[in-house]
Amino acid sequence: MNEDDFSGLLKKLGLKTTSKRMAVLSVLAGMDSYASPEEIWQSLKSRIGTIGLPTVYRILEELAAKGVVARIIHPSRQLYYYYCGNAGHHHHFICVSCRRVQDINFCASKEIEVEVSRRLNGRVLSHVLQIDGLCRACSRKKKGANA
Amino acid sequence: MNEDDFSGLLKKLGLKTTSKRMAVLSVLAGMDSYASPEEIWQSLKSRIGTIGLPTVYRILEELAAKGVVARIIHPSRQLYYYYCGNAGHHHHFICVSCRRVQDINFCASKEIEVEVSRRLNGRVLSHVLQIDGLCRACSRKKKGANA
DNA sequence: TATTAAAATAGAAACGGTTTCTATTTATAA
DNA sequence: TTATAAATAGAAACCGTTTCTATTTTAATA
Repeated sequence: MNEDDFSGLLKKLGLKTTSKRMAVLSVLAGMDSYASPEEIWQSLKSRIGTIGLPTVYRILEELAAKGVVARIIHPSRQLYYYYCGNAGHHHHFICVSCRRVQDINFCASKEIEVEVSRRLNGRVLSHVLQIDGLCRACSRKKKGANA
Repeated sequence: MNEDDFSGLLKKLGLKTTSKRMAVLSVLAGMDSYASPEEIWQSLKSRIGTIGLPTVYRILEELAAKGVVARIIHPSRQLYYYYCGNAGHHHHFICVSCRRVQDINFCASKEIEVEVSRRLNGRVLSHVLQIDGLCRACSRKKKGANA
C-alpha cells in the first residue's frame, strides 16, 4: 500500500472512503506541524470548496480514535491534531515556535512501570509524554537573534 | 513555616492573604485527588458560603502559575487541578478510577535531552509526563471483581 | 447498472466550560 | 485612620465544540 493511499488506509481502518475523509487525510499528511480543526477546515475549504466544520471535528476524532492522528497537548487546551504515520509507540517533540512535530523514539515506560508497581503498588494503563522546545531551525534563528 | 501555613505561603508567593485564597488552599490541601474548578467551588460554597466561580478560576490559575497546584491532563480537556506540596521537579500518577494523584519521583529528562539534541538538533524547554492507571486500592478492587 | 439500507454530511442551533467586564469590597502600607 | 492598589461578586459574553435532523452519499447486492 502506497503511503499516500488514503483510500486503502480508510478501508484498513474500517471507515468508508468518502471525499471528505480523503481530503482531511490529504491536508493533514501535507503538514509537518500541528493544526486546529478550524485551521484544517479553512485549508479544506480553499482546496475542495464545501465542508462543514462539524464534519472536520468528527473525522479528526475518528482518525484519532484509530491512532492515525495524534492529539497535541497545549496550555490553551484547544484541540490540535497531527497526522502521525509512525505506527509504533513513540512520543512527540513539539516546536513551541513553529509548531513542527517530530517523533521521539525514546520511551521510559519500563522504568515508569517499575516505579509505579514497586513504590505505589499501582498498575500503569497508559502514559502521556510530550516534549516542548525549539526545533533545529527555530533554535538557530533564536541564536542568530541574540548575536 | 508550618505546611498548613497558607498565609505564609501566599506571602512567599507575593500574593495578598485573602479569605478566598486561604479557603481555596485549604480545600485543595484536604484532597488527595484532582478536582475541577466547579467541584472546588461547590466545596467552597458549603464551607465558607459565598464565593464566585470566576474567583475560583482566577485563584486556581494564579496558584498554577506559581507552581503550587498542578494541572491534570484529561481526555475531556476539562480543567482539573491538584494541590502539589512537592516542590521539586516530578511527575504524577493518576488513578483513572478514583482520581487519586501520587507523585512519581522518576524523570527521563536526561535521556530526552540527549535524544533531542543529538537526533533532532533541537532544544528542550519543557516536557509533560503523566502516568494514568489504577492506584493500589482500585487495582485490588478490580482484581476482586474478577475473582 | 439499478436498487437499497446504512453510513456520512451540511447547516443551523445549542451547549457549557471558561473568561471578561465593571462596580464594589478588601488588604496592606503609610 | 486613611489612601491606594489589589481582589472579588455577579452578570454577561465568549467561543470552541457538540448535537440535531434532513439530505446526500457510499457500497453491498440483485
